[in-house]
Formats: sequence, C-alpha cells, structure tokens
Amino acid sequence: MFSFGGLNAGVCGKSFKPHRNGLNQVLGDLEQEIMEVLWKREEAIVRDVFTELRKKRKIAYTTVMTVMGRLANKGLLQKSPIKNSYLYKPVYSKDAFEKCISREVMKGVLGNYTQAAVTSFVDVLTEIDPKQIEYLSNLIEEKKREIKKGDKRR
Amino acid sequence: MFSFGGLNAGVCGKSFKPHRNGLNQVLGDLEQEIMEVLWKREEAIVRDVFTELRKKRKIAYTTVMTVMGRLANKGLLQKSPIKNSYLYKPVYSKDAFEKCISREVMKGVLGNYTQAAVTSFVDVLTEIDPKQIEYLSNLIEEKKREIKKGDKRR
DNA sequence: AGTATATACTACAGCATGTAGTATGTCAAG
DNA sequence: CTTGACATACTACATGCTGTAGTATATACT
Repeated sequence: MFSFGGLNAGVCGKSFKPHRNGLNQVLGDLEQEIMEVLWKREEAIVRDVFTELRKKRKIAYTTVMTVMGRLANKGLLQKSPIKNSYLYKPVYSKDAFEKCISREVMKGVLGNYTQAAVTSFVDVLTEIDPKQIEYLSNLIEEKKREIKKGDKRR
Repeated sequence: MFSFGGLNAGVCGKSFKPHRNGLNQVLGDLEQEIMEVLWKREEAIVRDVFTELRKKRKIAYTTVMTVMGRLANKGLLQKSPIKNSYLYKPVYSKDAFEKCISREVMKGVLGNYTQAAVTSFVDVLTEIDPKQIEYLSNLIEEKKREIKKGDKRR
C-alpha cells in the first residue's frame, strides 16, 4: 500500500507546500539543501556535505549530521558504515522522488475534488505552458483508446 | 497576487496533506470539524459549535473558542460583535474553498514538475474515474480552440 | 600522548495545532 | 443589588516537525 516505483509514498507525500519551490515543497529548507548535494554527488559523508554548505553560510557540523540522520530515518538517505563513519546515498533518484510527489499530490487532490481538480488542472496548465495542452491532448486520446480496449475485453 | 475569487491563497494552499481526507488536507482535525459546522449552519456563535461537537465527544468550551478565534485570524471565519459575544460566519463557501485548494495545489505541482505532473494527472484520473477522461477531453478541445483564437488576434 | 574527526545524545527554539484553565466582564432574574 | 450563567481574553502546556548546536565519547593518525 502507498508505494510507487518502490518509493514509499509517506516519504514524498506527507505534506506538500504549494507556494514553495522545488523539493522544498515537501522538504525543510536544510533538508532540501542536503538532498540536493547528495543527488549531485551520488554519495557523501557528513563532512562532504558540511564543507559544501559551509561555503555558502555559517552552519555547524553537528547540525548537518543531525539532519542527515533524520533524512536517513525518513528513508530518504541510506546510511552504510564506512571506516569510522557512515556513507550516505540517496535511496531514490531526484527524478523518481519528483514523480512520486506529483503522483501523490494528484491522487490527493483528484481523489477529493475530482471535478474541481480537472478544471483547475486545465486552466493552470494553459496559464503556465499552453504548449503542454497539445501533449496532454495526445495522452488523452491514447488513454481513451486504452479504455476502449479494456471495454472490449469484457 | 495569490488571490482567487477573492480568496487569499495563503489560506487554502499553505500546506496540503495528500493522504488525508477532505478539507482535513489543509486544516487541522478540530479546525475542520468546526468549519464543517459553520458551513452547515451558515453562521454560529461559539456555544452552537461547542454544543454540536460536544454531542460526539468530550471537549472544553474554551477549546472550541480558541480554535474559532484562530480560524478568524487566518481569515477563514468572519467575527462580528453581537450582544455580548460574537457571531462567526465562513468567509468563503466550502465550494470556493475547495476550488481554491485544487487550484493552488495544481499551480504548485504543475509549476514545479510540469511534465511529470501532466503524466500523473492522466494516470491518476484514469484510475479513479475513467469517465472523467471524456469530460477532460472536451475541456481540452475547448482550450485548444481558445488558444488558436488568441493566436489569430496577434 | 595529543589533536583532529566521527558519532550519539541531548536540548532548545519556532511554528502549527489541540487542549484547557483562570481571570474578568456582562446581563438577567430574583 | 447580588448572584449565577455565560462570554471573552489571556495564558499555558503538549505534541510533532524542523533548524540549530553543544557536550560527551570513541577512534584514528601523527
């Protein structure tokens, strides 16, 4: 239950903040910064991330460590022992994570206000990128054919 | 900025919890219960709401009052002096509120992961209610015509 | 042995929300 | 005019999430 491509939905769809940007919509500020570093480097130890973040702003080593630990507890980072410390890796690719978010959010909104959601979807999509309407149109036609096929089989 | 039908988006789109049900997706448990009562009765004083909630469970009068006050601060309830107390009314209809949510959430997800969002939208919609695909299809055709018209005018 | 580095653990602040007590004001009935 | 019901304001505490960081302790290399 609640899984998508092996990704536990609880992880990507717990709380979505529409007004924020990027993955900050589901992650805290620092959490997001850290995940970005991890996705960029594939893997890292706390010091790597600390050094990276430290370039931009003042932050304590233990702060980074604490949050990386929390991300591991949430299932977003995998923690494996290495020498006298741990190596962290993202459990899911950024792409998979984003797909999971969009899917969970869509499920949440469509499942609760289907009609209104369909309407605003089309409106908003037109506003932000009218070209996507063409793509959407094709997707729909495809789905329609799929549904018909399913009907025949019955 | 950030308004929809007079509704300040901050109110309906601050934090969306996809896994919850109904307006509990953007409101706390008690907040939602209270709003439901208000939407049902159009207007009420604290005691009305308290009496209603009290039928179902143990709760203190002041608890209801505190939360109704918070809802007023958030701009969800309008508070007008009456006799020696206040009369509360929903500022927005339940319908308008739901539309605002769906719009803000769509903006949030489409604005950040357009492609992925379009894909999951179609998938999820098919899963939960294939009949809606037909409606969607019509909406799209309409939009396409609108867009063409807009092009001509340039 | 000492210094740097790693983690674990603890802790606190701020915000949102649920919960409720206490103090205080108001009004109507006796 | 005193009393009791009821209203509000204010304060407070708990929980969960996130950002932040100190302290204690283990480890390892020089």
